[in-house]
Amino acid sequence: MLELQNVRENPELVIKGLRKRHLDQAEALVNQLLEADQNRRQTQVQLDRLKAELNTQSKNIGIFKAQKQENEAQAAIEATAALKAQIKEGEELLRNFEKQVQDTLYLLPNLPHDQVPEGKNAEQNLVAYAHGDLPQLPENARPHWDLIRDFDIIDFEMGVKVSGAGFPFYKGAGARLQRALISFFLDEATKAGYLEVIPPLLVNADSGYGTGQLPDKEGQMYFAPADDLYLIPTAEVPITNIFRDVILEESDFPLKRVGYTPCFRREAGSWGAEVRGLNRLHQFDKVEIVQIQHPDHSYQALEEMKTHVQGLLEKLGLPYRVLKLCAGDLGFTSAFTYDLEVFSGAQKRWLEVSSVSNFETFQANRLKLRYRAKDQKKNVLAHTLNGSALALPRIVAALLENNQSLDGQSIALPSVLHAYTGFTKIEKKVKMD
RNA sequence: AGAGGUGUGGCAGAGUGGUCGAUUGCAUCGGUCUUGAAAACCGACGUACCGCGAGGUACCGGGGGUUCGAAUCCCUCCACCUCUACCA
Repeated sequence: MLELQNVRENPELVIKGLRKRHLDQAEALVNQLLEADQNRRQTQVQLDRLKAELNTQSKNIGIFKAQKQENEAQAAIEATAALKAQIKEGEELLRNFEKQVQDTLYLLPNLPHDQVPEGKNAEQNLVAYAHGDLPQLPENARPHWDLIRDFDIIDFEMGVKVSGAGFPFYKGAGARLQRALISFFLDEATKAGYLEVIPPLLVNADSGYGTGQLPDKEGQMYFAPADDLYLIPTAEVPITNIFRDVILEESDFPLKRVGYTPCFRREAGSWGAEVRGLNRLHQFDKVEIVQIQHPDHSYQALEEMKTHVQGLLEKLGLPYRVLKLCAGDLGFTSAFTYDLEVFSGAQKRWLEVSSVSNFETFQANRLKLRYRAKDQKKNVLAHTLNGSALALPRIVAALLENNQSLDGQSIALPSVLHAYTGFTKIEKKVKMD
């Protein structure tokens, strides 16, 4: 959520930022917000005055009563009736204006950082860096959805039977590979100074609002109505919300957390030919890194997080590229995002496996996550960042496709995983179920 | 899940309808004293909104209500504790 004070003081900058995102009604929304804010403040001044008056009266009544001046007390009590009516009216008005402010504020996405490239949509994202040669696979190289069936390591039909489309079973070497990747990612993050946490997988609405999934993406999360809880779409939600309503000391920075969780996404309306196999799932595994940072150091932290993710991809031997998202493709809450994509050789496609973002104060504002600044009177909003390190399914897709042997009998695994899997390649075996 | 209890500022812990945003202790930060430190003493010490300012308003787990006035009374939800039941 944008800082109201900033919108009030720099409306033209805010409009400029929103325009960069190609938000159509940028100016209208900002004006609507400022008007509601103006009304709200005016109403509050009047209301506060009325309340002050009533407080004074009440105190006087107390004093009359203490002095046994019953007649005076009674008269004063009767005199408050009109005041009370006015206050009730004012409160109603104030609530309305507050809601207008709040509702409008919820509609406004974060402002893009100056360095975010111009652009309207995903096609205009900037390739900032590329690493590794694209694999030269023979014409008959198989896409991962065929490989997982041949090697019997991931079973979609079994998942359909038990849950539905997009909820696969991982089996045997496939399950083991999954577990190996999770451990590898967690260990690497721990080495980089992140504290590992295992968070809850269901969160309340306050947490959803805190990190910005609500109200923006209400329909994208699974919801358990009996208990009013949402299944997390990413570990970002529970991990960042640890710091909701927290006031830090400057010496607490940086706070670095890592967590592995399954992620649940309804992905309503986003299914098509592009999303075969592991490319898009309702439930998938992800290791997420989160940092809470001092505003002066958050962009340095963003680079550090991006570099960390690059390191993982390099150790896995996957060709990848780094995209700077253009303003139009930036997520609702983000001020700056790097997407990392790996090349999946048989599909011949780039697959997004990580998104590393700086939210600046956008989440912190909703979270009320602040720190005591030594040189300032007021407490200051911290910056929040997070990144996937990494999301598993597409990594698995790329590993399988890029490392399949020419004879189709095995799939080699990168050496960093051997200690975790206990085997160096996946081989065709006796069918198991 | 049933019965009972509890929920106050960083922590501990008063306050049960009236000048209470809240006594006090500890912690923290300034100062005095000291060669330095400790001790002692003095002072400061929650958050947010509004206001140029003096200052005002709101917040005692969340929400609602009663009242001229609520930390205090009522309703409701939530969390924690104890006992009982159940369970990985």
